Amino acid sequence: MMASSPNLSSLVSKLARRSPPGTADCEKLLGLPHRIVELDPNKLLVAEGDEATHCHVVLSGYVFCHKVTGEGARQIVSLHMRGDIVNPSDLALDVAGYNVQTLTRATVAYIPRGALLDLAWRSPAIGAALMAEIGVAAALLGEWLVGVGRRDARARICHLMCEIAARQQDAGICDGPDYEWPMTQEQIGDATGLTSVHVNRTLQQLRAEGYFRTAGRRVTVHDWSKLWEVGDLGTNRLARPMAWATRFIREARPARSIQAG
Amino acid sequence: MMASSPNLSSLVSKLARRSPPGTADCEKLLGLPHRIVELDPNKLLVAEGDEATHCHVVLSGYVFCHKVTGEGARQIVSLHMRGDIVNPSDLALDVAGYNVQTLTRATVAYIPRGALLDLAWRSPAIGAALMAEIGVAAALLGEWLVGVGRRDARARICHLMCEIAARQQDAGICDGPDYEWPMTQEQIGDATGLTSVHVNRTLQQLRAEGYFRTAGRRVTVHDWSKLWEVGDLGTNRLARPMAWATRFIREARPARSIQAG
DNA sequence: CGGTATTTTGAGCAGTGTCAAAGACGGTGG
DNA sequence: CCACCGTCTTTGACACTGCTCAAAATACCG
Repeated sequence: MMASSPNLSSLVSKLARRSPPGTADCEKLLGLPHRIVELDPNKLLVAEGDEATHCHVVLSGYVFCHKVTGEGARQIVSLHMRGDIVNPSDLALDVAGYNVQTLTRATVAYIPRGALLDLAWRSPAIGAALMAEIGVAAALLGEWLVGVGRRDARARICHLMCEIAARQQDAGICDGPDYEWPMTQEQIGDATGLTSVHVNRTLQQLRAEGYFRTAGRRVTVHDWSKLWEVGDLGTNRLARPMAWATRFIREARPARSIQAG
Repeated sequence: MMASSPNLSSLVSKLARRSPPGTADCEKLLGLPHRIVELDPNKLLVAEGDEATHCHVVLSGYVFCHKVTGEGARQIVSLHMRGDIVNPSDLALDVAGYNVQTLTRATVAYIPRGALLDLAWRSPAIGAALMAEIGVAAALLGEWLVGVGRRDARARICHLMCEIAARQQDAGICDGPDYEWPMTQEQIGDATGLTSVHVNRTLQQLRAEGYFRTAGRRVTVHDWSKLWEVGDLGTNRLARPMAWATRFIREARPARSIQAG
C-alpha cells in the first residue's frame, strides 16, 4: 500500500542504513524542497545531455538509466527502486550522462540538485551517507560490467535476478522467495547485453532446470543457493560492504530449506 | 622526466580542472599526509575485500582495477593515470571492491582515506571537485558497460584507444597523434571483454585499414575522426561535461588534417 | 472483444572463443 | 655485441554461443 501522503521518508531510511544520521539530519532531509510526481510506465524523465537541475528519488515503482549507441542498440546501466537516488554518482555533474526512464508506473521526488548537495556539505553524516550511496551504486555498476564482459548468458541473468531480489529485500519491498521482476525480456536483454530472443531461451532453460518459476512479472525462486551460484554471486560479493548482501544470505537459507525440505 | 621530488601537485591540478580551488585549498591538498611509493609493473596494491585504509593517487605510470569471476576470467573495470584518484567512487566504502594493480612501473601516493574525506567536508571547493571526479569516473565506467554490452570488437577497441588518448591529453601526458598505450593485448582483452586472440586479429584489421600504426607500446593515429567514429564516441560524448572530450576534438582536427593533407 | 505488446519458435549465420604452436620482441648477463 | 629466455604477438583450424529475421502463439488492456 502506498503511503497516504508520499514524502522523502524512504530516502531517509535508505541513507540511514549506510550511516545513521541524527534526528536533526532526518528533519533536514525531510525538509528538502521537492516536488512529487506520479509517472506512467516508459516515461522519459531525463535525456542524455540534458542540463541536470534536479536529482530524482524513487518513492515507488521502478526507474532505469540507459544509453543508446550510434547503431541504435540500447544498454541499461542501472535500475532503481524505492528509496534510491537515481544515479547518485552523477550528483555533481551538470549534464545528464544517461537517459532516465520509468520501467513501471512510479512515484518520483524531484529535488533541486543544489539543495541536496548543500545539505551534504553542511551535515557530515548526510554527506557520508550520500558518499556511501554513491559507492554502492558504483560497485553495482562495476559488477554489471564484469558480468557483461566475462560471464555467459545464464550467469548474467541469474545475477540480475539475485541482485533485484536482494535489493528489494533491502528496500523492504519483498520478503521471501516470491518477488517482482518488473522487466520485459527485451529490457532484461538490454540490461544484460543480450538479445531478447536469447534471454527467452535462456530463461526457458533455467526454468526447466527448476531454479524458479515465473508468472506474469513475478518470480518464485525454488533454489536460491543454486541461483546464487550460477549467477556467480560467490565469495567476492559476501565480502562487500553491502548490508543487503549478507542480509540476503540470511534470508536465502531458510527459503531454500523450506523448498528443499 | 620525473619530478625531482614527487608530490601531490598532479592531484591538485586535476581537481583544479573540475572546480578551481582557492590557493588555501591547494595548500591543504598538498599538505595532506601521504606516503609516496615507487612500484614495479604488475604489482598488486589492493586486493578485493581488503579493508580500505588509504586512497591512492597516481603520480606517474598507470594503474588499473579489475575483478575475477568464479570461472577465473578477469575483467578490467578502470584505468588510471597521472593525477587520478584510483577508484574515487569507493572513497566512502570500508572494503575494497576491486583488485588494484600497477600496469606499468608507477609512482603512487597513499593518502589516509579519512584525511582526504575530512578535507572534503571542510572545504566545499575540494568536496565539489572530488564529487566531480567521482562523477566523471562513474561516467567512464558506464561508457565501458555500454561498449562491452552493445558494441562489437572494433568499436570497443577504437573507443578504448580514443579514451586513453583523450585522458592522456587531459593529464598533460601526451600531445599530438602519437601516444602511449601501455597495455598488452591480453590486458586490452580483459578491459574490453574480448579474448587476446580476437584483440590481435581486430587490431591487425584496423591497422590494415589505415587507422593507426603501433610500435611497441606506442600508437600513432592516422585518422582521429575515423577512429572516433568507429569507436562510437559520437554525438553523445560531445555533450558531456568532460573537459577532455571537447579539448580532444580541438586537438584531433589538426592532427587529422596534417595526416590527410 | 479487438488491438497491441510480449513471449515463443525455427532455421541459419556471424562474431568470438578455444586450443595449440610458431614467431617476434625486449631485456639480461656474459 | 651476442646468445638466451621469458613475455608478447601472430597464425591456423574449428567449435560454439549468441545474433538475425520472421512468423506464430499468447497475454494484457481498455
